[in-house]
Amino acid sequence: MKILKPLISEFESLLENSNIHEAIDIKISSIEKFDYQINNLVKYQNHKDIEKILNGVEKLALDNQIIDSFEITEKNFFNFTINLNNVQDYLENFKENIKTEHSKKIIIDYGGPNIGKPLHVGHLRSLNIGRSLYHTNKLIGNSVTSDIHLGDWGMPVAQIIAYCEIQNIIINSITVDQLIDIYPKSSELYRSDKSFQILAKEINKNLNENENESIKKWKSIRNVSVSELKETLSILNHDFDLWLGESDVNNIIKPMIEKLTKEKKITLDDGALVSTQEKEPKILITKSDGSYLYLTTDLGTVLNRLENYEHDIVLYVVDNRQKFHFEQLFESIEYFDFPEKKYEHVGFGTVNDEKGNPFKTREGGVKQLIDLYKDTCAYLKNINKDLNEETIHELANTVLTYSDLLTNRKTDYKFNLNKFTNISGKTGIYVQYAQVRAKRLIEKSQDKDTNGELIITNEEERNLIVSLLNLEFYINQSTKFNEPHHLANYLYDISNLFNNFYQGENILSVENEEVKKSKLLITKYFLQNSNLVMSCLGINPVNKM
RNA sequence: GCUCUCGUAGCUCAAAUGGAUAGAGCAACAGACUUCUAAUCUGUAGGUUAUAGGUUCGAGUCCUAUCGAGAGCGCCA
Repeated sequence: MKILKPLISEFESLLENSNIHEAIDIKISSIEKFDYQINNLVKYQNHKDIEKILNGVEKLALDNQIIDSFEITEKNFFNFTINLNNVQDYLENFKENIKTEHSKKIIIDYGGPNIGKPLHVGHLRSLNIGRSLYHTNKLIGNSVTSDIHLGDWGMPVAQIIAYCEIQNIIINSITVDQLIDIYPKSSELYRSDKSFQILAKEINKNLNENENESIKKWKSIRNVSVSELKETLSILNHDFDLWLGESDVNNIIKPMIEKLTKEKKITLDDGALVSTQEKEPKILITKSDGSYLYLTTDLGTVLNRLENYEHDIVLYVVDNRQKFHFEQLFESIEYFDFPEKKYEHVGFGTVNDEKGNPFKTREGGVKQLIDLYKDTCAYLKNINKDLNEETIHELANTVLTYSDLLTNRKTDYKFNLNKFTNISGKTGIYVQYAQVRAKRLIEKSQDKDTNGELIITNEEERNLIVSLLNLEFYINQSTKFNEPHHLANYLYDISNLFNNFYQGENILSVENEEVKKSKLLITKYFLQNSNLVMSCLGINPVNKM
């Protein structure tokens, strides 16, 4: 944390004097009595200079303005509390203080939804995690480009077109509902019917080769599907800088393959092209009929981005089951000598129902996201009938976002609407409620002059302020590991501490003007941080609930 | 069969990616509204971190084995 940086350098140079070169790490204290701890000294219990170092630490701690009280334990844990007289500037300029020193350019690839198929609960996590990483990175000063990266190419689309052909369905007037109906039928037919398989493969090959008639049909399907998708996503408060997809790199692939063949990076194997890298299993680049695979288009996409979008990092927000694919992709990028960027698979577990099975509706189909949204709206309306549509809309999206981001992305989790919208508990409703209280309090105070001074009068205030200081740490955790759940949990913590503070005393009836002002200031800082975290999570704060 | 991931309170999940006495929420029980929004707050109870070894000053986290669950494994994306 920036506010503790001077302390870190003092500590480090003290250790340098004894020839110990290591980065000092300040952690949030695990002991209630203290705010922070430094554990670096523990492993030097038997160091020859340990007495000298400890004396130096003691002197340093006594002189340092940011340290209020401290102790060095038997095992050499260094614990301290922070002096809150020196933190007001830091809180005032929070947005500036959390800016990163080295701004990066990041592309977020959502491994997007397939066209022809409506958004379902399986898409929820990719959308939520991606959006959170997007906003959090932007907040700290990275430049971020989001690409929905539609699944608009390959066999699934070819199957739809083939199905329409044999059923005489006129594609240029096709509707979304028809597509929803056709999608499962065509893939079922593909599995069971040999002649249909041949037809679909032929159409896929035609698409790869830009054959006019197939492309025209594909375009109609894509247009209908994308406009529906855009509408649903906008209801769910999602948008993207780029609406590219697998189809956009079709023309890049042919020259790519020619070049790789010439360089002997790929070779024929049973009629298909495989990477010449020694791997088991071998990495398949194209099918034996020459048409393209998932990996082919993803490689093409890498080249497209290198050519057209300046970037340092690409994050693929795609579920864990595709881990193997990304291992192959990243290995191939290296083996093929594509320019080096940082590539990372931000994987996540599946969303299951209460029994731990993949989320499904009673009919057996996967539950559509738009229906989930509507269910949530209805649930909220039932709890409070006075809310307007806009508030219901934002709260529903809060519920669907917050509960999703609360758990570590790596593990599967069980989805339960009742749990998420529970009146009490660690929910999106709770964090919204806390900031609504803060907002109303400031409105009611009619105190336009916010230039008060921070006066800490009790433990609740102290706990809240110290916790507010720690936002920088949690932002750091979330961006470093691409894990939004750190921020989601933190938002609950500060909301709980605020409720504690709020509930403890009637602030507007405090008689001492200075103290009252300070309490409103604390409320203001809470509101600031709460809303910052909400923006990181992709949640819009409501004004009333 | 091979590879990978996971196993933490009755349930759902955290735990600073090796630090001290493993924390939250739900459910349960006991309390707090003449008070700025009680969609709130406080307290109690709940654990041999699947099991057995090992590395380390220090292990839920790293290593090995066993048991259990899930996922992936060249012409789907």
